Amino acid sequence: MIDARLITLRVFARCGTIGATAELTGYSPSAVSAQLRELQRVLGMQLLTKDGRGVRLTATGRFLVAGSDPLIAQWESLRAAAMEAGDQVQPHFGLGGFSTAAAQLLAPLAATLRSTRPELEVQVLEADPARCFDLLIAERIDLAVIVAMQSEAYGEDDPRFEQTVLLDDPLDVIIPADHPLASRETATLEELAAEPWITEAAGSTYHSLFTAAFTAVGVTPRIAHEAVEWETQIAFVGAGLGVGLLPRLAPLRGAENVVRLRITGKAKPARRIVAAVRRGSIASPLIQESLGILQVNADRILTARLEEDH
Amino acid sequence: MIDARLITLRVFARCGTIGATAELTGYSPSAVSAQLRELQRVLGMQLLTKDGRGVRLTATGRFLVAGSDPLIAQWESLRAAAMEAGDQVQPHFGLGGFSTAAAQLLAPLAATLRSTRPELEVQVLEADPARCFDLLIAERIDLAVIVAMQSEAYGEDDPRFEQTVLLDDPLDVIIPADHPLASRETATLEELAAEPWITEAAGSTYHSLFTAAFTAVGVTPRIAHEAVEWETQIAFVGAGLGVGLLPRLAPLRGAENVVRLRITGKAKPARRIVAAVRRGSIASPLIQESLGILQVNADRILTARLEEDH
DNA sequence: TCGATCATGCGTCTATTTTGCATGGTTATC
DNA sequence: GATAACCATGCAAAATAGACGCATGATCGA
Repeated sequence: MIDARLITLRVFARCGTIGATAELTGYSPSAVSAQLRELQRVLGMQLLTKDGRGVRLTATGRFLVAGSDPLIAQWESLRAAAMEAGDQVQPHFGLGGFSTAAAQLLAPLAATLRSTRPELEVQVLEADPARCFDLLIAERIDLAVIVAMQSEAYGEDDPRFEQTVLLDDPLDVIIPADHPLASRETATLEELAAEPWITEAAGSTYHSLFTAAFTAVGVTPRIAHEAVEWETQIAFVGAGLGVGLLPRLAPLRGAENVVRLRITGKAKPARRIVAAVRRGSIASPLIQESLGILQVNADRILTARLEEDH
Repeated sequence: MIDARLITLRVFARCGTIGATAELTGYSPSAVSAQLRELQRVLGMQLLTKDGRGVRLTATGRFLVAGSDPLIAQWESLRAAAMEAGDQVQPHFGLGGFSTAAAQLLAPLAATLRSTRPELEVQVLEADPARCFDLLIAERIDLAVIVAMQSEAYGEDDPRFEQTVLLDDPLDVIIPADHPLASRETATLEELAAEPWITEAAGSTYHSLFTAAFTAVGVTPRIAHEAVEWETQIAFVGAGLGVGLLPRLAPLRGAENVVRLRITGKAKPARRIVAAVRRGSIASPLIQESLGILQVNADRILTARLEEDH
């Protein structure tokens, strides 16, 4: 019930350009431009100012955006409380998540919701963590399952969101089948430090996982190749180009010539998978139910993993 | 920046009927009906239920309306802070007030604002106190100058508003020029208890002032006639039909055969004139400036009154 | 200097919203 | 107990607001 134009302004505060705001909100750039102009008109405030070939927020604009955080949270909280008190049914529910998280956790969630609440229109958007937060702000989605990350844009305790840990997904190492260590079941990062590593491009979503894993043990890996998708990385490893890190949740799918080893040693690298919602909305019955389903699935994964290790 | 449909719902919660809501908001009844239906659809909540020939709020609806009070206040507060921080100019400003208050305080305020802020579009609505509160909720006006009252609908410390005392306007008594007491300058209510009184209809806006004045001294007046406008009441008194109470701010305008006496005695009946704004908006520079102007005018009235009494 | 990027204005179109009237159901009045 | 008044709502038409696409102008990097 917060005016859509204020939401648009908040998205703009995130992206910085009209074009990106349009892409994220689903409007056209001229629509965003018109909305923000209209917003300034009705409020009687100058929120934007020209800056080079773009525009940027004025001090007033930044003030308004920052101050609107608790407003959004309070509305979400009110809505959640009303939903809970009145036992009402939400008409639409947007989910967001990235690759493996989406496949392993989000898809089952959507399927469950679809069967338990047939009248609910569930929409799933695959997007990387940073974009998931953007989509939450833009109110395109209501719940995101993402890899915890400390990006420059969103901290772990951002006042706009509430996050719940679902599970820690350990990173394995994958090596070519003809590698000397291929017969082993475990390896340490130190043992593999000298190998040619295959990772994502620096600055990409999961690259920080890679660096964090190695800084924890104090060695500097040699990055030989870059891949975007896990599938590509696996193929590279299969071709003998090097070794790589692969989250346990990412399946090998019987890839040729690739062996997966558990990582042992003092540092056990892992990625933390969390669910994020807009602050205040966590009390919503639909969110609560979803978090419950996610947690059940996460626990199931952990249990299966324990049995497997045993 | 709160969705207009939520504002409409809040107004409905006040009025209870679609028609009254339409009148107050300026929409047509079918528009209000459609808005509320749409609101229920997007929220996925049932807010209204049929009740006889009308509709009434469900428990969820009441919950939502009550919970939206702080939301509105917080938005107003944010807007006020942004206006103050950014030194921005509001495009529109709505004022409300009733009869003498409007004439003596609101008109000068509007005139002053018109000259100091030419680009500001000032709109003045004459309305009785209860309606002024309604208009504040409906966001048709931003500031109201009213007679303090404890109606069944709005208490003095309603969480939706903030009120500031401007001045206490004493009630005088007006009697026919040929009345035995006409040569006096003051009178007590006890002396006049037996007179035939002219007042407003029971239940009307200022009738409670009348009854409060007499209950304070413990006598029961005899109500002979009823008038709606002060002008009418004065004419009745001039015609010798009885005596009446008249606020000091209401001018006699050289009415024929009518004498005005100060009331003395243990109880000095008065009406308290206050300015009311939506909670949170009081920090707005425009509101602050307006309150200042109102206070200056009120003090000027009080000073002139002191000199006159001297 | 050229090309790329970005915001914005304008004309057009679409979608939403409002209106006015008619209808159905409910209460009050005589 | 019949009639009138009242209230909400559905429907079609009208008005309004909003979005889109394209073109323009401005700016930055190569």
